[in-house]
Amino acid sequence: MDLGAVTDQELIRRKKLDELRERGIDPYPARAERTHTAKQAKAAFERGELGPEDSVALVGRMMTRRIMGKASFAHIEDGSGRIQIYLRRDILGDETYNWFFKKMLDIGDIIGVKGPIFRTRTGEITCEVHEITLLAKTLHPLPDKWHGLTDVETRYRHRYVDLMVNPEVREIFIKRAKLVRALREYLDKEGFLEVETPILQPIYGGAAARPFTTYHNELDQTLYLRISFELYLKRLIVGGYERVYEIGRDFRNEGVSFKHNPEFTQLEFYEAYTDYHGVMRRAEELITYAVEQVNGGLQLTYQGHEIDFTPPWPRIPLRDIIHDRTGIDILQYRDPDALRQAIRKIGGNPNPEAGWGKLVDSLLSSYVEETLIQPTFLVDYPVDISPLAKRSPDNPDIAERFEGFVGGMEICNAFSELNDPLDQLDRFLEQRRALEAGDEEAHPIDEDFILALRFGMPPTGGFGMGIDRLTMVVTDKPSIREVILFPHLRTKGMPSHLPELLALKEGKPIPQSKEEESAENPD
RNA sequence: GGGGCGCUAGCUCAACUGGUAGAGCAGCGGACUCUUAAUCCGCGGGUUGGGGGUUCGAGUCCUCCGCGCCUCACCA
Repeated sequence: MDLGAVTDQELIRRKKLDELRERGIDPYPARAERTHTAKQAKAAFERGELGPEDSVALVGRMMTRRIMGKASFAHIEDGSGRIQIYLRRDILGDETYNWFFKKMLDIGDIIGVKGPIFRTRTGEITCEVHEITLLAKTLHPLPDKWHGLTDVETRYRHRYVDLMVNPEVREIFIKRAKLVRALREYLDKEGFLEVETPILQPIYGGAAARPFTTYHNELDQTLYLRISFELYLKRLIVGGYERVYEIGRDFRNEGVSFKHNPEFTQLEFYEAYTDYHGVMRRAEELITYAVEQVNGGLQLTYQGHEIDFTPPWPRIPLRDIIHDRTGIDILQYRDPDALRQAIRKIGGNPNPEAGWGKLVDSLLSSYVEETLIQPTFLVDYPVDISPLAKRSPDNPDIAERFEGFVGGMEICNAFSELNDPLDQLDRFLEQRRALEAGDEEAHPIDEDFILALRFGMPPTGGFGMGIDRLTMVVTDKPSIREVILFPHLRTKGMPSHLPELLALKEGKPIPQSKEEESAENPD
């Protein structure tokens, strides 16, 4: 669907602009008068604070209109909601009512009205309009007042229209903001310092992902968009802050899916003098606090599943859950080829390049992840896919790491942070070998990070969580794109409507739309 | 990247095995002073995502391309 095309309806509205200006009316004035929001006006009236002699000034977008000859009703909508307005010719006069309101205004126009509040016979609180002004003229018609806008592609590409006509979509992002605020509240209350670390990084790291690459002209330097905050936040722990967190954007140059967007919002916190068990307890507290604040309780429905966030959440060793779901005991197959053989035996198709840890991880994502509906921690991960996590004292091949799952999705990842600089060096060297062997998601060596560890980092627990995914759960949305205001979509091949727009500007007939590459996206 | 599904008026959707592209809302003209998916009468509006092909005839069949959704692969 192509919302950008210019139509005959728009030309009609375009002509109204000229007519308004000819009569000395500015269709885009700079100022508006307002005494109440729609919600405030209704509340004040219900409290009896507004009598028939009191006038309010309201603003908003006209969403519906019912003209019945010499009287009309309409709804205007502002950021607080809708309110009905009532217009009469014998109050407004012939020119204002018949010409201005009925002929010049359209659904979608942003207007201001003044007048007293009353209740109609059917009980709706309504503003009786004594003055009406145009605040911004709409050229493009609004989508269907009843069905709204449903085409997902159009909704994401032109989110403003989606927000305008689909109030439940506005609600999603209000909830998202509440969620982020609650996470901050919890961490601030617990003495965590909110910090900001570089998005443009000369060396990326902290996650297994391919980065976006960019370039600084003046410095003649290649830079990467961060794939995590981890290595910078741990430097701050070395520096002496004991509790730090950051909420911000990560960028991973990977495929997109219902749970992956190329840029996504991450929360990471690091806490000195705790380990992954301590982080698990804190994760429970943090997430339950946030869910409670947004949702008003710890039970919610996600895609038909009743989910209960009441702690404590089960802690299940990764080895056990994989054994339970697949019959494979990963510790019985320490050799990658042996594990591959076992995976084939249960009908899987293992990656021939993958090492032991990656095979274990693919078992997790293929057979376990989608079954973890209730909040669950899986603990103790392979060291070779956890290059920044501390080894278990009981088993040097296992890292003190956990991931949290809910609604069949991984939402967080945490570990006892590796603070042994020489072990860290080994892990980086191992990553470099993988990188050189063609693993595009392996880390480069960050020598300055090693230097930081050489100065000594206290025992530390670290945590990372995808805020988009948690938002999906609390808003009951099946796709990450529903909880990102402007999700990434391909723009190549989108048509340009400049010729039509120029005709519209001149008030001339609209030429036929032709497929043309957008000028901003040569390629 | 593979496979499947989709793209029809500004919006929401119809159109059987190929046979004149329709409806509701929105818009335009008219009636109507408490309506709320207002109602009633009338009218305009389409390169059926784009190109090519088969056919007397294509929204419908074939093919290439674009975009999206789902799915598999990939992916901390």
